[in-house]
Amino acid sequence: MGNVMVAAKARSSSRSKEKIREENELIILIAAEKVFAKHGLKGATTKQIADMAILPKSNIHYYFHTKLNLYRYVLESILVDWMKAADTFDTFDEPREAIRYYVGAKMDLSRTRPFGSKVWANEIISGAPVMEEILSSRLKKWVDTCVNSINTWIELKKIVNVGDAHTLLYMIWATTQHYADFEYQVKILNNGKRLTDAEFEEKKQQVIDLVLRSVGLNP
Amino acid sequence: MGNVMVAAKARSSSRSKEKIREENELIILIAAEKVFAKHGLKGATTKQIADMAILPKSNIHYYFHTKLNLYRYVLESILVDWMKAADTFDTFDEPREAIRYYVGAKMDLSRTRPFGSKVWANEIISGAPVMEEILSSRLKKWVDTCVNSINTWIELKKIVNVGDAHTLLYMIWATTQHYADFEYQVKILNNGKRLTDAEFEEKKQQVIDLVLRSVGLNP
DNA sequence: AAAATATTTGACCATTTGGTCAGGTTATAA
DNA sequence: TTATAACCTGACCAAATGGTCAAATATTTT
Repeated sequence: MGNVMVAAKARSSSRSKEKIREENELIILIAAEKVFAKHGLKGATTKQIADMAILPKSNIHYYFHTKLNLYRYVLESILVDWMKAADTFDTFDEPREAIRYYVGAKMDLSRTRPFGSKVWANEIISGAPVMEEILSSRLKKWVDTCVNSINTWIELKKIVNVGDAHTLLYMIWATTQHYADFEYQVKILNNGKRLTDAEFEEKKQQVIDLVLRSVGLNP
Repeated sequence: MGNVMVAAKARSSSRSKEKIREENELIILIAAEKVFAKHGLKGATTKQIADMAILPKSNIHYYFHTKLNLYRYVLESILVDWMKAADTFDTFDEPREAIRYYVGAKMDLSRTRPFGSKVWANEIISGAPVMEEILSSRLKKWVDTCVNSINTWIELKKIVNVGDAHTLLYMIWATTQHYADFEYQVKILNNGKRLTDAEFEEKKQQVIDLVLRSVGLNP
């Protein structure tokens, strides 16, 4: 028993201030992502976030000061992940491969980080009051390059002329994010059972094939 | 001046109790749909709804008793509209026409009733706590018939084998509803300008064509 | 016309909520 | 070892919120 105490003490002592901050911020961010996903910015309470993080409420305020501030951090963190996945769009010359990888990556993100997607969806649905600036600067810029890629493919007759490249992009976003944002509906319509990993891989392939055919490519 | 008073009095007197109830309930439902769309069930306040309806808060409680009850009515009302539009799916034998009309109808609903779509999205994102029963009964049943139609088309080689019919259905839902749920993002990425009616018709055609090609049909 | 029924609304209340703060503990620098 | 800075948290508070209610007004029925 004394050993346990000593070990606990030692472990506790070895946590540097830096590590403590790092760990707690992460714990809070993960908890906040879940709570914001379920209740939105206004609906989420700092108490819920604190309970989810198994920390006293004051601790949340100590690290992030205000709820709005914490919300911003959550959204920023999601955007970083999304942008990373989005890079694959440029790394392939052939639209078949580019689309295959991009859609695949977006599906994977919907599977691995569904709460982030939901927070984002919530933010946009409620009028993007917090992210408007970032949308019209960072995201707009990225979308423009994406649109350029697609238009080049169209000019080179590598894919069908879809009219406005945005329409294709939105279809990809909407379809892939559906599996995160509407996962409860998907679950209910799958006889109440969450998709297994194997099932999800199937759907991913099907989505990829749908998108490829939609631009005139044979999967 | 006396005439105006008399006219006002007469008009006021002529409103029957029945009409009063009908009108006020509609006013409140429309206001509530907007507020719930922006803030979700928990985030929306009865005060906001009252202000949007230009009525005292007590009046909202008089007609709908609780906020949750009002929320239920809003969701029910949306589902009715959606089901109506969805009927077109069965009225055509040829998939080309069926898909064309269904996707078109869903796009039109996204344009004409974006707030309803947002409330629905919010409800699903937050785990469908209120609509779960209706989802697993009414919606499930409708989806099953839809899936049957699609599978028949596949068996008859009228469309490509998409694997799971749900995947196609979800793509249609997600893509069409994107123009309602994510309209602020669409606006921002359209250089801050909301899509005009003409532009929206263009996008609608493009979406229809994308979906048709995705199942191997030439638009 | 008067009784009965339905609508309207300001005042009110218990509860919840975001946020503060003082006083304590723990780690680190001197 | 001691001083300093960072971390921790229970207690607290002002504001907001969902909902109630009684009294006033308007319509309908008898």
